[in-house]
Amino acid sequence: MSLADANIIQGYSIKETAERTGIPEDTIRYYEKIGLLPRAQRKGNSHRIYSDQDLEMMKLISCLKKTGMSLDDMRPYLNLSLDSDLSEYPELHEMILNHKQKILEQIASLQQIVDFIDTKIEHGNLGPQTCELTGDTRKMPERRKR
Amino acid sequence: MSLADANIIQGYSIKETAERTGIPEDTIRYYEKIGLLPRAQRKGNSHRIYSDQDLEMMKLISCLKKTGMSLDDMRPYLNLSLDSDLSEYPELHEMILNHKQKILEQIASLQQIVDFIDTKIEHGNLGPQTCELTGDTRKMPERRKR
DNA sequence: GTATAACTTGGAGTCAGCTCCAAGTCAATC
DNA sequence: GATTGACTTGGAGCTGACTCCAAGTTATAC
Repeated sequence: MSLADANIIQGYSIKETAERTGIPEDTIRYYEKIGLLPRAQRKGNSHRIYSDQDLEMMKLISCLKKTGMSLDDMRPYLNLSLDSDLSEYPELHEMILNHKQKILEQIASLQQIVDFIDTKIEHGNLGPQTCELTGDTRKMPERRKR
Repeated sequence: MSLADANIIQGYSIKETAERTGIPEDTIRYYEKIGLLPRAQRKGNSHRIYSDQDLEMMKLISCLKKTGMSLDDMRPYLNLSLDSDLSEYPELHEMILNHKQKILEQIASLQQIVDFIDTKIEHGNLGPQTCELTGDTRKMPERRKR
């Protein structure tokens, strides 16, 4: 039996999951600890095992992190990706439209920086009011080193 | 003499600067403390006074923060906005083009989230591989509460 | 001359999000 | 049955970016 077959049957170890998602083992455990991920299935009542669906969820977390969402704020999105019917939760629906709006503003903000850089490169002088955004400054992702 | 005239002549107090830039007083002092802002001019060797140029610099900081840049990473940009001739520093020039590239990737990433949200709203199912980005996950802004 | 207000400083505390560690379990190999 | 390796847990420590505080100064208002 190949490794791939084994994975389909028994799932991925935390190490393999870390490799496949790019999320460190410690961080995966941390996400479980804070309840961002559901308690993982266990093998012999100790080692965690993950399914492809679990990996997709982790990839979604990485993805939402890139948009600057806090771990707390992404909880509803993660539920969403499981019990799929959005229209049943109008409150959630609105939250998401709201976040979409914020992302669009972020995009606009980023675009202004790109413009600023381009102007700077072409000319050499910076006009004032480079970036005036309607939204707040909150809700953006953090940086990681290493 | 009006307040506006007084500002032109003697500059803005830290309080006024905070109001005009939206950056809290403590944070302005913090930026000076870590050397992100140059040591402010003093009045009677104590109170800080700021010029319009100083305010522009602070607005640029806010703006760059929105793009997810760390305070450390924005130092070269801040120098850039002062001693304007970019072409004299090829190293810096490259750094900036580099960052521009990252911002474009961020924009792409955010756009994918928007697409994901739209798809989610229309259909209700999420196809896998929602967001695969070439760049790293680092270099994004932090969130603030309150 | 005293109270008030706006500032100054240095340093401590906070928060999110990890990241690391020590001590322990458990299965497989030598 | 001892060693090895991959895991487990709880909890401590770390980093960036603030945010708050206490103690002191200085100018103006009463």
